Amino acid sequence: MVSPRTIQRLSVYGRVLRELARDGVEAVFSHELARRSGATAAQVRRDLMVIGYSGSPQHGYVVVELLESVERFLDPSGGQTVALVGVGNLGTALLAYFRGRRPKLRIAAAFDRDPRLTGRVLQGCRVYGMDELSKVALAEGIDVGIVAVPADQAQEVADALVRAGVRGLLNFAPVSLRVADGVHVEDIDMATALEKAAYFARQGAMNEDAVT
Amino acid sequence: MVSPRTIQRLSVYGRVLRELARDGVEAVFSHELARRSGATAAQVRRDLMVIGYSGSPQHGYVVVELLESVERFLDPSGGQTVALVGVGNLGTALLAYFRGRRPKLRIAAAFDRDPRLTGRVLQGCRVYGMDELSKVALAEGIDVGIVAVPADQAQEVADALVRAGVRGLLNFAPVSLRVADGVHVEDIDMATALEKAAYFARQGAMNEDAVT
DNA sequence: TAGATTGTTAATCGATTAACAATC
DNA sequence: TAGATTGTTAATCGATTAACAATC
Repeated sequence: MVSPRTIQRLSVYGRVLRELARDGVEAVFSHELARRSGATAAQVRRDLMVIGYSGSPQHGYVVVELLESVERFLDPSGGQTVALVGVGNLGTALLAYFRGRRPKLRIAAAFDRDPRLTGRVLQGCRVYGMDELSKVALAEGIDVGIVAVPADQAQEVADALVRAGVRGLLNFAPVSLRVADGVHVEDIDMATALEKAAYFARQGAMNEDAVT
Repeated sequence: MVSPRTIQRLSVYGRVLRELARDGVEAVFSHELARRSGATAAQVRRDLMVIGYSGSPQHGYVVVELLESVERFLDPSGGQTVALVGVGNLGTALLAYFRGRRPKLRIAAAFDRDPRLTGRVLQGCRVYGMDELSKVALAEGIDVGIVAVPADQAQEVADALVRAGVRGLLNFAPVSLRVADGVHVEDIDMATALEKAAYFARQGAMNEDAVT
């Protein structure tokens, strides 16, 4: 089993490698990939060892080949689809943010309990009522859910998503979700992140990047 | 120096304690605070030891007193103000999200390079042009900045914020920002977080919450 | 070759967990 | 008291860093 931190870094390497490939860069050394990823060269070497990709001391790593290896490791063979629940300010921003970003990991459907939103198409994504969740999740083969509702609705939304077969959650609500074993929750707590930034702003020193 | 993880957990304890206080709960035991915070009871006990607050084996921790201790530790004496740069979909959602949430840590000004936005007031927050950043930052006493611009503008925005005196950044752009020593960067990489959730959704097991 | 970089193991570091006497 | 919980130290765990022979 590969550690969550390695998975996270691999995801970032993927993003950087896509940028390098787009710019026509053929090869990178570990220190350059590290610099652009916010990692260390030693971490890059160890992580790439884990996914079984080899570079050469002379040229480093071949960008397109390494990118292929990273994506083969991280991405599903056939692509994964995501459901967004909560089409408020944040939800709409997320639809715009993720739109077209990764074809193999796209938001296939949005859900909201507000009947004025259901049936509409926002950022190219159709909005359904909460009662359609199971049906649409099955039809679209959804296995990841984004929780973008207020804190007091987050747990019931998470429960509904898990019932609909979702096994990975990206949670923006400031609550600790209780989920069954085997369901992964990735929390993005923006209020806490801001408070951390504020705390360390006062402390001055200690310039460390967050883990997510 | 207190570790970043402890700071993060203290921030979450603060949120939970505010909820408990609102609900009229007088005291909590470490395991209950842990459960609602996504931490362990041992972590709670160690963290509270760090900030120097004591409970009693009979009643646990007195909610309002503990909350006061946590806030005294985390919050600035006089309050801190935040600048938001980038008033697109995400920036607007952030203004709504943080509006009125923490009076002592409020977004005091927003900035955007789009002249159609400058001068407007969104979510109770005035939008300025980028050229006004230094002036407004000084006037408002801003020491934290939120970077909510596209990746290709993030570094220059970060540079401008640091030049304006900011010492803590909350960065939503998927790039590794280079900043001077003493400037803290807190990254929120939503694309990577979603990719992690998707990866672990496939792996099934390993139900761990993210660190932020 | 000479020299920088790689793959890989060992050493270090820090955080979490376990444990337990002290407390009410 | 009896029993659960606290404050605090020691043991465990895992990740990062350092190191270095092998490579091109």
